Amino acid sequence: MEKLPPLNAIKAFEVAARAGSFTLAASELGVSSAAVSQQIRNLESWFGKQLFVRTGNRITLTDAGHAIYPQTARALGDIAAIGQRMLEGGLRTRLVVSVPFSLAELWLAPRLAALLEAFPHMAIDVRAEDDPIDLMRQNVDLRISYGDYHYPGLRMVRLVHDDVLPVCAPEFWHRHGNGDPELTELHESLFIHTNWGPNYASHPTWADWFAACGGSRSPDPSHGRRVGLSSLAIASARLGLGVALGQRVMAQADLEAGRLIALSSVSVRLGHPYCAFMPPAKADRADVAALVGLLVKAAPTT
Amino acid sequence: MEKLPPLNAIKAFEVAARAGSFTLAASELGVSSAAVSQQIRNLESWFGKQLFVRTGNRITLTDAGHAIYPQTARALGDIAAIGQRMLEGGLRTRLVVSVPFSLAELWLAPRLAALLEAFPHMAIDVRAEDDPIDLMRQNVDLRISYGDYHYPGLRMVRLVHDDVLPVCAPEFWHRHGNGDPELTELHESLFIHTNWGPNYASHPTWADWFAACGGSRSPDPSHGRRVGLSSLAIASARLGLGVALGQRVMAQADLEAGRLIALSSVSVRLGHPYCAFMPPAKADRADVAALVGLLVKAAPTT
DNA sequence: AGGCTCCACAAGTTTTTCTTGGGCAATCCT
DNA sequence: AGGATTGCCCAAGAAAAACTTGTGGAGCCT
Repeated sequence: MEKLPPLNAIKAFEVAARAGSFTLAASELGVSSAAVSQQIRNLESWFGKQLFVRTGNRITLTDAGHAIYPQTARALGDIAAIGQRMLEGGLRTRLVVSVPFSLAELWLAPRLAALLEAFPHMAIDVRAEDDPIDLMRQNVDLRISYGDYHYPGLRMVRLVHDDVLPVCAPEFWHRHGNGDPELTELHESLFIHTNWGPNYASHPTWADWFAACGGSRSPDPSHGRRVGLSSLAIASARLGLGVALGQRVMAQADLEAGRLIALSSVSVRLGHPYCAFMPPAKADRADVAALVGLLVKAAPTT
Repeated sequence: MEKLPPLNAIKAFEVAARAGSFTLAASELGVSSAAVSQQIRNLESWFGKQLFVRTGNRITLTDAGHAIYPQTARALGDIAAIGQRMLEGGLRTRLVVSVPFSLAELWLAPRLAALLEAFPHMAIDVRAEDDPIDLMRQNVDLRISYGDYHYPGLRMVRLVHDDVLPVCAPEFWHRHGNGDPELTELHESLFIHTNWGPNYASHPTWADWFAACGGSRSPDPSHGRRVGLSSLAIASARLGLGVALGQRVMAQADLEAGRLIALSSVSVRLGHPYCAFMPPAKADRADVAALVGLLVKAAPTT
């Protein structure tokens, strides 16, 4: 671990920033205001940056101070929670599910609806976050992950090996389609590209789809519309922004409802399946097992 | 904030637990092993729990020690990262828009559709990420941010001061409503709570809404359904998982389409408005200005 | 058994944290 | 404008926390 700043000074900073006053901070900390002032100066010296602007008898946070405050508060809050936990020692039975951002709305939410049908009073906590996470540290009962490699040692269940296919809004196609479902003539700017980011380097691109069709077109992402979330690609297509290579699991409901049309039956498989991971000690809990069962059923939702 | 355990002792614990040896920890910390030993005993005394089992000249973590180690490492890692960040300190014509995850699908995508109606061949890059970001380093032309304080010095335009109101699916209401739009009898487990996180401490809760109604109910989040993304709360409500305090800008389309119903006209304003931020040098670009114009128009989309 | 390693303890030393009293600047009130 | 109040700053000293040193005890290896 890298060298830590002086922790006592960090504590003083958090309270002073929250209170907007060294005197109030001193009161909360049970010390004198001069002690708080000294700690802040100590920390500013350590960072080599001003954290507060002093105006006569008032302080205001600098940009730098403002920038680090939320994380500081969070980290110290976490430590306080650790202390609290050690003094109490409780246990809960809430189901904590963690899912990539892109899957949260279009894919997981409908499956949760089915789960809560079966367990109407189940307490549930859904977190949207990207891989990798720490299931133990974050007390997560079940993590849905793209790929099967992030969490060795945990119980794994393969859920679905999704694929992508070109989708767009019916009205968009009516206006821009020109009877060309092979997309050879579509303007470059009308392709919606999903920027998967470094965690998803194996995700298919438009060039992959054209290759799968036996074509050679390779739409240039710098001339198209780019989004940083695969569910946003679906939403954009639905709104007529262009043609997206949409993931089937996310597009399914829209396809069935006619909000989106698939332009081709040719699809490209994703590089990896989606898998569910569980700490072994939790995998046989009734709620966890029930959710896994529903996730494994790859049947389309309504 | 609750009382913090002795922070220097927390630091010693983290290193000792990682190293599995007070002597190695001492070496890393640059102190004597007896100093580490004392800090650990200090912390054990504070917690009233053993953190290490001492076996002759060896130490092993207790269950309690094991349970708190991951979070401790994370919190201290976060603080170290803050320090790192403070010690550190980078042309195109593509429009790069950065937006909080929660706004991406339900709010921004429809507005982008309108923008691309006016600028059919505009190259656009939409990134979903949470505050704070570095507009300069990430080359972002326009950042939509919750609140008006993250980016002082940048050009700011206030977009919308959203509010939240109770929404749910019509069918859900038919089944669970019992003619009680004031929600005084709704089962605690049927409330959908949004966990805003520390950056959004000013966001309204169910208790705030009941207070605004002149009631005193305060649904306990630990007994309800929790989601970590406000758009996921809307999606969950739409799917009949419960009643959510949904943000009007996100729920609007669903409300108009009848997929959601508002249970009350009482709403609670968010603590802050959504604002658009631009580097001053880019604020007058035609594409940026056009998008801002559309964002300012708070008219509901289709 | 003897040697090595490493944690524990107690007493003393060093460093950090805090207090106190006075100074300075901004704000408020008359 | 002048005075009172409030709150941050500074310097010196006091108190508390953190650390060192030397010795004892226990486990492991040869």
